Amino acid sequence: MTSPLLPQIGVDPPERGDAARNRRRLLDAAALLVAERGVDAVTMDAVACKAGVGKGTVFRRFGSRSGLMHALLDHTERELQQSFMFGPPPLGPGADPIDRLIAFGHARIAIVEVQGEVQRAAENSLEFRFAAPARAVSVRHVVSLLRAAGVQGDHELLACSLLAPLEATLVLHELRDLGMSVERLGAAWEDLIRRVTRC
Amino acid sequence: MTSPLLPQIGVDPPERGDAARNRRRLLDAAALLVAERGVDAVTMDAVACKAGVGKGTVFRRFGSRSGLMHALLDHTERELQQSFMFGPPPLGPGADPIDRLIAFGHARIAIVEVQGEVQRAAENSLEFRFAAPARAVSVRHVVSLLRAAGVQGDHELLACSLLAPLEATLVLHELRDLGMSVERLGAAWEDLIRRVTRC
DNA sequence: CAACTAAACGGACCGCGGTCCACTTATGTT
DNA sequence: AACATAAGTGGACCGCGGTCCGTTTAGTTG
Repeated sequence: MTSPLLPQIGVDPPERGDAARNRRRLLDAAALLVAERGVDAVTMDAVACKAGVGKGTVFRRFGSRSGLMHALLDHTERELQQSFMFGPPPLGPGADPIDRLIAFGHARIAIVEVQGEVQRAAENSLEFRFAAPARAVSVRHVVSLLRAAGVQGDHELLACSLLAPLEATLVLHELRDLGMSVERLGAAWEDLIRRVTRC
Repeated sequence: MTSPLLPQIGVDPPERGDAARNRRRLLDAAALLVAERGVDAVTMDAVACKAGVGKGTVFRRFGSRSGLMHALLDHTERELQQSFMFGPPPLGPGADPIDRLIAFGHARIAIVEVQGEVQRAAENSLEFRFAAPARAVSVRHVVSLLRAAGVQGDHELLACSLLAPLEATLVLHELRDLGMSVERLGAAWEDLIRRVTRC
């Protein structure tokens, strides 16, 4: 016995070498396609072809197109999580919870401005729109900030309601179709938070 | 000259007799399919076949699957509009604007409970999710109620942000996946409105 | 090194949304 | 009644997301 063989609950065995290699190839190919031809050009066939693998492999790795998009966003998402969990104020711990909430919204809006198209593509599927682990983290974060700010009430649902106007699809619509500026969206977010947390 | 031939801006000529007949057939067929086999069974082919017309006709009439779903919701949507524009309080004019806002949210949530699946299918397309006339009416309504309630700030964006948590896809998720009750959602909505309109 | 097995692979296949265009028909005019 | 034409029609066709399953291969065991 070389290892203690503890149950390792929740930790599944690492994927095989070729699988990991193909995952990288696929992510690179997808990112390249987004960069040079836009998100609409990221079809599963195109990605598979560009990565030099079969279509089935793409689905085996990512489950669906939304899953692939989600994986593409994973890096940014983790960065944001790091920032609001361990980074400097006002996003990270140490600042007033209300200021942290405001900073959180600003950060999200800024990300939409850069990666909105991919985020929208990722939101197209139900399981990744609400059931994604990343979303759960955001909800918990907002809940804890609301609590820390002394807000009374149904924190869980209030958090969902506050997160809703930050959805990429809506923000993108406000930016592109309605011609609103990032500053205006940020100001409206701050106003919303101040109203909700007031008293 | 039998008619004054005024420009009639914004009023396009009525559709031909056979076209109107087929529109009805298609809507009936779609509604029937929803009722007996669920919204997923409402494929464009199935609807066309059940209505006894070609597939092209369905797209000519409704533009897309989302458009068809939207048309299916049109009746309910108009009813709601009538209610909050001309109906009795608290939804209609006469009541306190804050109470009207609260009633509006309750009404929307109740509709999701009944027609949520179809609404979700209708929300899948961009042009019908935000650019739909029905949505514009809702936004204007909320804006005017906010104004009437004496709320200061960016009414347009605040209205969008308040409407966001009422989106069918999210409400459906909260009801079905998270197991929340309609009452809880209604209470959270009321709480949100009171917070936002306070001071 | 040979044998074995679970994992990964790939591409044919399917169904659906959406487009296109040659053909048909309703409707108003002379 | 014959005509003109704009509107409507239908179904072949396309591309994409997603599934399936026979084949290949990486990693392990003796």
